Amino acid sequence: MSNRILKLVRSEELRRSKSDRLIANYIERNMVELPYETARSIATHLRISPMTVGRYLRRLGFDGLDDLKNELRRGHSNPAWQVKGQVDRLQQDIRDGKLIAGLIQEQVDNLGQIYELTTSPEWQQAIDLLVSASEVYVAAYQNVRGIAQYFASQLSYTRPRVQFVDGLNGTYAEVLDGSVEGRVLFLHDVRRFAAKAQPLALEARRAGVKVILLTDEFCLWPKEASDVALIVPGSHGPLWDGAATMTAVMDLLLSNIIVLLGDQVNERVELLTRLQDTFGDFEA
Amino acid sequence: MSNRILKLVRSEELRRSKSDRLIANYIERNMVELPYETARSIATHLRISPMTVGRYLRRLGFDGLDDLKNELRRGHSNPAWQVKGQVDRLQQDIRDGKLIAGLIQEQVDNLGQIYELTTSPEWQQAIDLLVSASEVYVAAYQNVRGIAQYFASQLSYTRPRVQFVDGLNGTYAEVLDGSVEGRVLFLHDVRRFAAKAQPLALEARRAGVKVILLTDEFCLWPKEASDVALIVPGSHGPLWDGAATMTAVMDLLLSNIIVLLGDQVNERVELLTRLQDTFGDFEA
DNA sequence: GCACAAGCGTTATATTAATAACATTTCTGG
DNA sequence: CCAGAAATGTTATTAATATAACGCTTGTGC
Repeated sequence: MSNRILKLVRSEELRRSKSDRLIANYIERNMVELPYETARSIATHLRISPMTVGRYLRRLGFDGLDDLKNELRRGHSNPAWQVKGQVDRLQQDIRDGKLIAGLIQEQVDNLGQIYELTTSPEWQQAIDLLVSASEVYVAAYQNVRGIAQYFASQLSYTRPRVQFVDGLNGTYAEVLDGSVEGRVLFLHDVRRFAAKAQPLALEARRAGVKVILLTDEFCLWPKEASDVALIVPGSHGPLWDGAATMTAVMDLLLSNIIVLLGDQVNERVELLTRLQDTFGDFEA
Repeated sequence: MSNRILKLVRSEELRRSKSDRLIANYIERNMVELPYETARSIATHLRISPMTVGRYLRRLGFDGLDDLKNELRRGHSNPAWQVKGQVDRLQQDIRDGKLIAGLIQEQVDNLGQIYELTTSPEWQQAIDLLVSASEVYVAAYQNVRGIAQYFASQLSYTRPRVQFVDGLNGTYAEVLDGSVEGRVLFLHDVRRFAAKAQPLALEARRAGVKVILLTDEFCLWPKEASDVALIVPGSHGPLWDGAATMTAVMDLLLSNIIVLLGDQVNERVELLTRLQDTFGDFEA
């Protein structure tokens, strides 16, 4: 069982030194990619020497990384839990008018409409702003708040100075105090619009902050309150909230930014990943 | 994507000679173990020469087995942006406008796979648990945390006693204290798995809490740590790490629950809406 | 603050993998 | 059966990985 490896790696006795913890943590969190790694590649990630990795593995009781891989291989021998997809049956069932299939169809249609959005000038403007901004603030309320947080979290992998703002203190001073040029506010608001959203957007513009608004077709104030409005046509029936569509739009934005920034992103990701590896060992 | 490898290996043009077919078959049937193999090990298995394997791979368009492994790896845990050469190609494609359309197509394919998931027994079990539970706790970490919060927020529209847990105090007492029967923990964890997730799941089960685990196909411990495992395949598509797919799954879960509960949900939604109006965070 | 020990990095070396160049076998059409 | 071609195997070379041996750094007990 690969579980034995996890147990070993987690055992306190074998986490004595700093690099012990680094390596243990790295192994634990990158179990899936381990087969592709070498002692050297792990060492490089963690900015330590391959030798240290080898020594650690030996203390775990393995004769080198290959030996560990062998055990991994046996443990991984039968992944019975893979769900095999067959779109054909999906299409058949949609014709039969089954409920879930219908919902998925709706989702698929929505995703098609996203494509239109990505070809619009607003899309480009949004990308440009997100890339060139000195600071990016992300805001959203109520039920889509979590999704916007996800966006902020992912965006911060691509560029520095990204922050989610919740305005808990009621002032939004961090966004509105005008202390930094070139700020951008990314505001996500849908359906039952939050009362706070429009005022925030207006104030932001007044303070010289560019506003990108990600919303749906029912927003009544996209132009007044934003510099760039991304309006996602979605189905807002009683059953379907369309958050998946919004997430898809965000993923596309991120992909686009990644492509634009290219190697810069790679560097930043490696930096953040190393930080994760470094700080990860305190919580395990 | 690893899908591309399968397509290549199956294409008739590249199955001309006897060893072509041998190797193609071997790769196709041993996809999972491929990361552990070398050109030599494959050759030995098939009683042919390593050279032949190398040549075949080159004709497939790979620069040796390591190159193929790299692509496999990306199919596994793909931050598509980790590979520098690929970024350049992406930049080219996006100028041509091919990329976005292709990405969306891929995403659509993923949604097809979701459908497969909804027909599985695990899906029904998950729905049953979420409906019949006395209390539902939702947990997730790092970048998917926000998404899980969204799920918790939406789920609380369909049924009472839903809570997001962040374990900030380090005990998770609210979930684990055994004070209430029939609790359910909905745990969402993907990609770079959080160190805290598995221990939480194990503890929860020990405390008599049923665990629903929403994860991707690379989770190494779905069975030990959950009563019901919802494994979403291909969630590591070209659009970042596929949060959109996960959100879609959540939306589907919610839809399904709403359908099951019917009028009960309507009542609850009306109640919550009235509360919202009272406290005034929403517009119109 | 000193001496000793444990941990870590560096260099050199053995082992292994992949491939180019050449030799041999197998296949194909007549 | 016999060329010529295609496919495969063999050998030698190159690149890369892992580790042993040694030396430096950091930590620890007195």
